[in-house]
Amino acid sequence: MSANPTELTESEWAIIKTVWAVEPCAAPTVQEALEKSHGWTYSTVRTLMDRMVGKGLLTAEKIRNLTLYRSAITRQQAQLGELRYALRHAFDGALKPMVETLLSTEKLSAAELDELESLIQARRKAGASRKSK
Amino acid sequence: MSANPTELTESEWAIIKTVWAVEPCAAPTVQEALEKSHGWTYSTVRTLMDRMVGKGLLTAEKIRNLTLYRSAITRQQAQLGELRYALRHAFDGALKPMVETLLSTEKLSAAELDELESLIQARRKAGASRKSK
DNA sequence: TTGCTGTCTCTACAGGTGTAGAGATTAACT
DNA sequence: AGTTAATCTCTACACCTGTAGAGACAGCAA
Repeated sequence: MSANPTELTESEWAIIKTVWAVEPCAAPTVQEALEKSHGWTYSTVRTLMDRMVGKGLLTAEKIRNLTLYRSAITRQQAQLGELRYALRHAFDGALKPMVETLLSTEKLSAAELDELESLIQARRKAGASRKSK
Repeated sequence: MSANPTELTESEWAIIKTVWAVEPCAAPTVQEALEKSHGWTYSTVRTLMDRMVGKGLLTAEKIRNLTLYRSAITRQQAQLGELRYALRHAFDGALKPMVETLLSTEKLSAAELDELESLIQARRKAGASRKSK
């Protein structure tokens, strides 16, 4: 039940990001953190969080009067889920067009391009050892 | 009213891909095309398509007894919408980590890495004339 | 005219998502 | 104990999404 790449809704992203930042944490903490940016009431946040527990995105541990929440998936897993969704549906799984689109629409500095290039370089080396999974 | 990047649901992707392939087209055509892979009835496809018209993803033109559908957004727009969603939410807008994740999780041949690299090269040239820094 | 056949319209429903109020419970303060 | 503050539980509701049946209508064949 580990690697189960999911896509998150916008609201879920907001919440799990907060949780990652301060976990373990209580619902009021999260609510306070998101009040400014989202204007959510306690009830809203709480409902969202409990539903996320049901989905296996968060875990909840009840300690007396307090419910402590923790993330149940890593940021990497969540990121991957989102990427895979885009890759599968929008690009039919073809990575090149995806990167192509990325490069052609986002404005990138020369430095960033350098970074990306060295990422590829590194990858090339890593891949040379083959059969890694 | 042009660039309005949206994210599509899985069903919407299936449908608009079919439409792109054969537009202009009628609902039964789309239904037949997707029957095998999705097992959708005419009603289902039709409802989905009409809702997509409401969302501005498709256009419908009624000719006598037939409704002709056309895509209202290009594949590029749709792809971009999906990418932007992932980029914004999963990567906080940071492109590098996104590409990093992509490179580290997808298995890529040397040839593909070459291709990606030349994409970057091309990009570098194209961007050189701009406010690149 | 009477049916088929293809296409359409209408209506419905269950499950998911965003949003939240009202009231109960627990803890803490005086 | 009485009051206040913090936290929780329950319930609700509207809109979106996937899914589809039932019946209406148009066009052509016998």
